[in-house]
Amino acid sequence: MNERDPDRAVSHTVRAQLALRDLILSGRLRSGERISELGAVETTGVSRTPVRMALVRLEEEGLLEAIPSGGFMVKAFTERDILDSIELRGVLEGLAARFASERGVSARDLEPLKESLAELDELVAQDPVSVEAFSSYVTMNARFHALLTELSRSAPLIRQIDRASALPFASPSGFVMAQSVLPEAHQILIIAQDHHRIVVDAIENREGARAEAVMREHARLAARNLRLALRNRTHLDLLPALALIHSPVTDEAFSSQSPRRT
Amino acid sequence: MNERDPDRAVSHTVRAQLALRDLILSGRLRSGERISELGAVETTGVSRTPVRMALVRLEEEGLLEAIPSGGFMVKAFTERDILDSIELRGVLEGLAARFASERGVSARDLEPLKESLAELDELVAQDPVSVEAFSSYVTMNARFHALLTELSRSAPLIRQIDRASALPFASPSGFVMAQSVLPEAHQILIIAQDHHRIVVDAIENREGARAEAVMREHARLAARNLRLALRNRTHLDLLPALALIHSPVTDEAFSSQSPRRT
DNA sequence: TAACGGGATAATGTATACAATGTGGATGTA
DNA sequence: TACATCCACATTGTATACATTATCCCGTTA
Repeated sequence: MNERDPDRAVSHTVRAQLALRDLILSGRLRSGERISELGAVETTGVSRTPVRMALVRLEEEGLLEAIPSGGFMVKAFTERDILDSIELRGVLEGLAARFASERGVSARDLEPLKESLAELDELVAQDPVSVEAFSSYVTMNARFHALLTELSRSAPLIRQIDRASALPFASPSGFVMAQSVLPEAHQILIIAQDHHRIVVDAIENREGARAEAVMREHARLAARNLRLALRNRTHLDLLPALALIHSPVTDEAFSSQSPRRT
Repeated sequence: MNERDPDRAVSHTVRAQLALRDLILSGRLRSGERISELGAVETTGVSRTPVRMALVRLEEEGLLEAIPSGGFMVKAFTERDILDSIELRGVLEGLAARFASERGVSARDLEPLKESLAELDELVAQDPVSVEAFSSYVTMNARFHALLTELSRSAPLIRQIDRASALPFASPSGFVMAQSVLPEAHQILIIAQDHHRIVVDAIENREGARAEAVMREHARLAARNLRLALRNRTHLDLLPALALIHSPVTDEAFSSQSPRRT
């Protein structure tokens, strides 16, 4: 009856999970800080039971860490952690591409991926890529990666890739917006799109090793650009999840505890 | 005060999780079957709250699947799922070995791994390997793999490997006991131990590609032996987790291509 | 002054009552 | 007889009260 209320659409648990995730990624809950259940009850507006459920899920998601004596704290990541997570995702996507190649993909199953590729082509063709174009690139790129993953037809692998991509900075589109402000933005898109084209071609020709290798390199391109974006610190506000980075966002912060950017 | 009671040592949540996992892996809860919370309350002896916590954790662990309308059911796996999970684990361990090689491991940090290797050597040297030896092989092999994983010094990767190994049939020692009854048992151990030796050597010499490749092959050896053990169906009781396999296992499951989904 | 201990306080872990929703069966009608 | 609808029941989602444990502060003592 009253489905116009958007809050009624999802369970309290999910609402709490979304609200807490937002709080964490926005940096309003700092790394290492203990999350009080009662505090979360106040901010989310639901009772302790769904809050606890959400906390458990966020722990599995990787954003929280269980405290031995009980409760949870916001997890801290190093820059190295983030780069490793990206490479890890690349390795898994490489495996997916190899599975797809080795096991074979019918022309009909490959069709959606090719369509996605063509869509991306149109976007990349723009010479000064507009900001709106970058925004829709995020969506289309995510779609391409999702389709590619599914072509592996391996439920365990798909599951693992989803879990690895759950961390916002490890997702295939995690840093695209940050790249958009780089002077090399267009070149990066051209190269990334070439990777996309190569992996489709490799799958079509059942070249497993090639498909795997190019997906790995594709992820390393993302890692490279992240480093670039971190150095040009002009638009770090495009990287919301950066609040989770514990130590050296800057070149050398090994001795300091926490970068106190509020 | 009364710490003699072993049940007091762990929380009700953990107790419920262990009990339910046991029920699932032993096959007393069949694949696809919905898990009733109240039923679980009766079998575990704790109340609904810790039971629900345990269910959520078992879902994240991969043994349960959420039902859209609410609640959980026991997940079903195909033989292909299991083989893929093993290969996936091998790919991740391969990445760990490559990281260790590329990033370098000090002689002191490599020492525990070499000790573990020597321990395994002693065991493998026995010509008729006793059943007890196989049993301790399980422990020592797990230790070797854990040490190797840690040498990657990558928290995200270690976490992901742990999660991938959580499924009992994907763990490095998941099928060792099943192999023990095979006529080729000793040969398998010799080959596996050679893999162990090679990966240590490769890490020491910073040969990343070699280290990665051998760990992948190491996992494929496990997959091969699983197929072998499934064929010699004499001692399938050594594979408790087999109850989770949804489709073939039993009847001529070994036609090369994938068993059609139900 | 520093360190140890005890107690108060606040947090998490657990149980259970209540609310809401989905499911199944039975009954009526076409 | 088949199908649809409605009601009753069972099950899950949520809130809250209670139990237990950790933590922190303060006082005492060496």
